Amino acid sequence: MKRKITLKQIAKELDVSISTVSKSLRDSPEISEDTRLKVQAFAKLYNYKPNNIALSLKNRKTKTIAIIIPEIVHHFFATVISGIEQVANESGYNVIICLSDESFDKEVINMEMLANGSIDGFIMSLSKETQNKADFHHIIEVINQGMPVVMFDRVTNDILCDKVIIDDNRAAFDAIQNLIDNGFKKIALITTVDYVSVGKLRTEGYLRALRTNDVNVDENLILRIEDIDNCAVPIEKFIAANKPDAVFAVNELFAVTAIKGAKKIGLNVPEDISVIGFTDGIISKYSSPSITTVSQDGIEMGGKAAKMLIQRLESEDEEEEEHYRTEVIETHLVERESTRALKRGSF
Amino acid sequence: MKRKITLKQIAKELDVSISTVSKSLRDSPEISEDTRLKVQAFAKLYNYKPNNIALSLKNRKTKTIAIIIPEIVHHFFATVISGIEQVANESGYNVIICLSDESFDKEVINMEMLANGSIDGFIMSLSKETQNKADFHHIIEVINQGMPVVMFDRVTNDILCDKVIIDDNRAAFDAIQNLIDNGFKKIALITTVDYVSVGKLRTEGYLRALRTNDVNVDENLILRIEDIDNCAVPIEKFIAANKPDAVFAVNELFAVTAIKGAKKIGLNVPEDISVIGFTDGIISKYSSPSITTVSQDGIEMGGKAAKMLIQRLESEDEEEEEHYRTEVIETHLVERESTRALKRGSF
DNA sequence: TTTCAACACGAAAACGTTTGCGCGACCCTT
DNA sequence: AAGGGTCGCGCAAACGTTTTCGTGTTGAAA
Repeated sequence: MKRKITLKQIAKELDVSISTVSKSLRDSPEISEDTRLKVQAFAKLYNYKPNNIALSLKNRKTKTIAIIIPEIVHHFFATVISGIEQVANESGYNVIICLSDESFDKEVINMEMLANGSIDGFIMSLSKETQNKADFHHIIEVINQGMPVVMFDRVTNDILCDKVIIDDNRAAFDAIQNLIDNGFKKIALITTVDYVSVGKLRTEGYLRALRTNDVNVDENLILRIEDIDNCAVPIEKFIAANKPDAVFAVNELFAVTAIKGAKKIGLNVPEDISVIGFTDGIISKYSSPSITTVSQDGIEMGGKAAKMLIQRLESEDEEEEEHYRTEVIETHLVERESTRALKRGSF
Repeated sequence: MKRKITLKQIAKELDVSISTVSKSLRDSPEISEDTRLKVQAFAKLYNYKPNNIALSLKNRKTKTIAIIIPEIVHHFFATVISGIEQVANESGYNVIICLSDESFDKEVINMEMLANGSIDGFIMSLSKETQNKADFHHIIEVINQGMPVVMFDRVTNDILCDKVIIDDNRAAFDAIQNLIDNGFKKIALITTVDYVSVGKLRTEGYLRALRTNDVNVDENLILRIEDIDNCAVPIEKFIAANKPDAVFAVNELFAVTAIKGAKKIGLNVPEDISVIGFTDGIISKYSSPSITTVSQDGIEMGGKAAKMLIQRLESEDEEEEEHYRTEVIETHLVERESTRALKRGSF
């Protein structure tokens, strides 16, 4: 129950001043070797470690960065965190995590709470509600206070800051192009409602690929899921009604649910129907059949985001460059068992 | 680029003292209504928020708790975090997350770094390496400094602190008992090496169930996986060699891999072989067939852990009770498609 | 012996709060 | 008019650091 020892206590114990203790521990040449060694020995004995809070207050730096994400029980976000944590730790930064639970209010509250000195910068992905409301005042506020923000995955053009994204539109385009090249004609799309930015972009990529190849867009072949938790029934009905020969799903969950639905109505994957998903996570890997998917490397994404943030934090003082960058992470198609006759893709 | 405004700046601007500003904002009766309202208006205008770091230093409390877990790209740990975060936020606490990557050194470094004032308490699950070395000095150190620690899931008896666990032994016992009750004779076990505490306990439960039912323990029917990343081949060989009629796997990954392996050698699940897993995560739910599994509620576990920690933090000053508790979270069997003829369990 | 540098250390400010206490001004009572 | 009480506010300490600037002592040079 002994509290951690402080400079003051050491000073008192050794009958010197606080500054002498501090200088001794930092190997200042001002202090005689005698005193220095004595102090260092004593400090070591009592396992002295400087108090981080006091340091933060003095330096106006906390060496902590905050991550705000919609949810954590989600393989992709978990990998991003892992990537961030890794490079942050290498640079001596801690990572604090807040979940917005897809709620605008929680996002705002968390940001305001942390912005008051607790952290040096944010890495975030927007909640659905925030994207829907398109209200970003809390983020703008923070940026105006001089706190750097890096956005990833679910970003918005309405905010000027560093971003790291994948080219969702292109990734979807390439996936569809690949299906077309392999002779699939009736390619269905299972996507989210449009205010989820990544869903929208992937949908656009799908549409663009069809148009580019002069394939008619059949609205019946597009299913937009609102309630992600109850998607099994609509997906099954959708497949039964339209009998597509290929399905492109904008996430893992839709993909695996499509496969289950297809099986249920007697269709074999990939013999009768091919399925491509998005996000190479646990599900795609361990599903039977395993799922061909557009892979987005969360570790890399998180790592890049952290690098950008830390770079801005450390350079901030010297160069006051307001030049924001947007990094695009490469995606690639991971071919597994859920697609038939898929030739090597071009990406 | 304007920094956040401070009491001092407000004071200067309004030509009063810092204390007057502080007291006004805290609605102190010492201050006249005139001044009070004036200050409050000004503060609101400039969006004043007290600096958390300064408060932490003054109060010697950070209102932040740290979670240290082996990895985050793991559904169970992710759910635990989610549970912790939820109740922590309700009580106004932030959550800081560190990953040990199953490494003893990283665990030590993270704890030491955070123990210097950055946080108020720990919630942690031991890394494999730490369990293997059985070196807990870093944790003991922290506890001796009066910082509360709550351990969950992977715990150790060598440390006195609050804990929240599931009764792994009993959960495994019940699962096996259930298989036995349903007529399975040749029940295989796929487990981890013994120094992983939960693996060990689940193995013991398996053994106990067999012995209790006078079933001979056949060491050939027990597979201990060391390298979790390359378990597919050994598991497939194991099943091919022993042809069990049921498999109990101590985690999701082993379970799904067993199913894939069984399929590969021409066995149908559950017709030819039944599989029960442990941990009700994404994989079990979306695998085909979906996997019958012992469910451990990570959200509840995290929530309980956070409650215990916060309670200790808030009561610490008054009652100095050194009475540590160990909470046991109930498990139950989630029956899905990977088991045949399984009667309703008794738990 | 005086003067001056070098040396070794301490005092104090600063980071941004909160809070106990002191103090001046005013008003009311006798 | 003098005393006492209340009101409104400021001073200063405290949390634990780091760092600048001063200061006293010593030794050597003049």
